[in-house]
Amino acid sequence: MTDSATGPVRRIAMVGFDGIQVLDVTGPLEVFSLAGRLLVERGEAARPAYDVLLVARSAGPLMTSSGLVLLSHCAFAELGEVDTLLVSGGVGTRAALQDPVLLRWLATHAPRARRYGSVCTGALLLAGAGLLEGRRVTTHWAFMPQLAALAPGASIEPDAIFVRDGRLWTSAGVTAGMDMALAMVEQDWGRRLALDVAHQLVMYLKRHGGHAQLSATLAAQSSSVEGQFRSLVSWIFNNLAADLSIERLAKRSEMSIRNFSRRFREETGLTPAKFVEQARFEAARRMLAEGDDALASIAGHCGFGSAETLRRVFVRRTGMSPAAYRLRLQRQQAPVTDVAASRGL
DNA sequence: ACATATACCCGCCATT
DNA sequence: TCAATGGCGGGTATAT
Repeated sequence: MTDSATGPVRRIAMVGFDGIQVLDVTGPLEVFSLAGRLLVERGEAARPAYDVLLVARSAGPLMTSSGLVLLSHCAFAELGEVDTLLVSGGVGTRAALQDPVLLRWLATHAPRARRYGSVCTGALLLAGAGLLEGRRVTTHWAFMPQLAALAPGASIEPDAIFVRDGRLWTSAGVTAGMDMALAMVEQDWGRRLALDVAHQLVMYLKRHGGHAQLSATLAAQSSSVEGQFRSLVSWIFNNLAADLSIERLAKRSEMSIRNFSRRFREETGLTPAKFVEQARFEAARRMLAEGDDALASIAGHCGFGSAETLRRVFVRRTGMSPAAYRLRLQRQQAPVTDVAASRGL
């Protein structure tokens, strides 16, 4: 396959099964098909650059989780060569994980595509097919534990919208699949086209890979926190610069340190210190992205002891320094990159 | 960059 | 007896 501007029509195949989530399928496919049509409209291509199709165990109807029925174009065996193979997610992944035919087919055919990957919980199937060992991946935040269990050797990026690791792409929740598809379009045709597609679909281009599932994670986690810790959690968010040591938090909650730590972890899924670090990191990331405050000032504002500790946390969680992160956000021409690329900095 | 100090976390067991 | 809580110790991670 070539990457020339007059390149071939690329086949994008989405793998489906009963119980798939409609948006996982249609979101990314819309991005590709719209990109293809735009190229034709601009006269840059004679025919749409992408050929999208849905593939399943057999050609025919697939029941989606919402009750809508989608028709798959063909069965696995009938699928010829594809450029990009994506696996969608949905409640049906649980059952699909028990389908040896599907898993075997994925294991042998996915790696043959130039690009392959998953949307949302589709990652569980890639894991089931043994394709994620040793790779950097992501999935819907609520299914990260399951993914970790299915692919113990995989390195899960908890705060990425999508992750690209070589030819393997994985994306977080439903709409993240569209962001990922957009990044693929950008890879194929450049940023101009990706921007146009985003514009047409009224998407915000520039939620790039290593950005922001985290706030959703935290928000979801904290909104599910009931009673006891609810007010503590919101207090934490509003007082990031305060002393948020376990000792203080425990005192504030009128509990012993031991018990506080135990209960907090049970309720929120994170240890107190991790929670605090995540909240502070998230705030710092926002300040970096949206303002031009000095690093030391951001650090102070978010409760990091110094610019140095802020930097440490940033490197640990994103693979890049705060300065590099800001720089990348500010370059308007920055490509839709992923964590892998940024790690190379 | 290294060393030392501190904070955190969690298993274990006593106490309530 | 059981479930929730509190305290201790020490291995590990992080800060300075």
